[in-house]
Amino acid sequence: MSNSKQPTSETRYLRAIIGERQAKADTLRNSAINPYPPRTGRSHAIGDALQIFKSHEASSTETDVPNVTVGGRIVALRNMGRIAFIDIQDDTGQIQVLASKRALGESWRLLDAFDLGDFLEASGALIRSRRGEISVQADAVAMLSKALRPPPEKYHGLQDVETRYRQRYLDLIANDEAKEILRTRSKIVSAMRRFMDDRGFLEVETPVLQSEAGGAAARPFLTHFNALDEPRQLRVALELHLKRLIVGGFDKVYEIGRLFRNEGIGNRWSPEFTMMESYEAYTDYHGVAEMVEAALSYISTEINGSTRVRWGDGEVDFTPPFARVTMVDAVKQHVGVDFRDYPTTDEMEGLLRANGVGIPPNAGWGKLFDELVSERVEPHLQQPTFLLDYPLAISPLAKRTEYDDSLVERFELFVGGWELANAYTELNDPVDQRQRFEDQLQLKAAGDDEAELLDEDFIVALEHGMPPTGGLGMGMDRLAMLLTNSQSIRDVILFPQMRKL
RNA sequence: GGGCCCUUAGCUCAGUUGGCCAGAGCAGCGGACUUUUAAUCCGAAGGUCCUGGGUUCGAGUCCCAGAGGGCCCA
Repeated sequence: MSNSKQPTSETRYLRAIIGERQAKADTLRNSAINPYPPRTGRSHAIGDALQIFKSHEASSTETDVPNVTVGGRIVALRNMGRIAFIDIQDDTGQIQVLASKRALGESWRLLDAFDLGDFLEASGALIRSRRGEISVQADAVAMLSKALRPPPEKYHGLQDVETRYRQRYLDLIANDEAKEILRTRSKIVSAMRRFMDDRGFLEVETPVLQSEAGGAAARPFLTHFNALDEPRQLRVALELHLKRLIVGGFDKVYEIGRLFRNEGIGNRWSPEFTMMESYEAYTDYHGVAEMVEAALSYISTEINGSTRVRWGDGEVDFTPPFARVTMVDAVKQHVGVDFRDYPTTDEMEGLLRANGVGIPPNAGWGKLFDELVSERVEPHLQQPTFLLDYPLAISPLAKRTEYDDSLVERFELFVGGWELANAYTELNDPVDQRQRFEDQLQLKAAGDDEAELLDEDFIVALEHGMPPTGGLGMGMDRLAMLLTNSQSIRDVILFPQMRKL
């Protein structure tokens, strides 16, 4: 045990606090009151109760305000001896409970058993206190659930970044912004799903456990299938299974699913993350680009009421159409050369050196090129920009362009200098696809452990014929970061991976 | 992988050139209080100063190693 912040650690003092709270629970039990009752008599969510009271006030009719029974976590408790003000909170809002000895009579003593963090139920009339706070004037209170551990400090909230991620529930209790960001993430995913459904896409679910994780250049997590006594890998992409479904005759499919890439953790990188991938037959990457423009402007408007969103000190504008620039032109613009004049690994390495870009170890031409673009081109792409027509060497699943055999019909969408989406006119020529996989195998043999594997079953599927198809992958975590102005991916992931304590 | 920084009470944080018993606020405990809003007032508690070594008469503080975390860079 090397870290005192271990969530389950119990100092003598914390044990004493827990003991006091347990003693209060026992006091209730001794009075035949269950501190963890199975049901509540709640009549209204707190937000609804507030709404009812406000509209009643606005209408200023003679009718009585209905009595309510509300429940929630105690977030503040101000006891004045014979009257107490208790702020309780549920997911819909916060309301003050006005509890007085006179109104509660015998059960006034019940309040001794309540602490911050407990769940309290209160019944009574909705009123405004003398200071104007909407309150439930309680004629009955009840324990809904006794908390044994104290909540985070009420004024400063929970600041410790590690605890915020390790015990996210405390972050959600203490920090409204954290809760709002994660709620918005959920709305973003739901808006994406609505958009795809409305366009006639079928949502599907494909295997997470695969014999050989393919479809992206990434190292997989490894696991074992006991019943079959076979190794399995966690998927790194959705691509190959979704394209099998296109072969199978589902012309518009999508999946929003968790991918696993055995790589490091950073501000924009999480080893498990959520991707939306879609495949549509009878379209190409231009069609996909238009769909991406429509999707992002729709989702942005649903979430923020505008296609323009705050991002850091600036603004990102998702109003279609987005800028389009070919990779050839972008490299010409920011590096000053036509990268097709550097076709060998040695020449590309020389180009990186000439531009002061570090050389990654064991790098083939593709990895070097990728490094150059990441360093010298992508950071310039702040407003949504489609970067079109990638080198074939780094795109083993995309179809060649008609104007240059060394390029493919592929775009990546960049926003704020990051890759947000990746799309191809899908390669449906099984002979070409086999050759591309074999080229990847050579890279693997040369030491690139992220190179693609040859998926024989997928090629057999292509050999049965796949219509012309446009495919897309979009990182939902990064989209959530952009639309919530979050600078760390962990803020948009409920339970980010952390080292075990 | 490289650099910088952080770790002190349940929570948020102080802690001087190394100095005697390590402090505050919140929460909790005891008491007062019938309209509070971070309630207020009085009182008493609460510590493996991340861990392990070392230097020193003396270490929260200095040195070394380690653990966990954060930020920046590749």
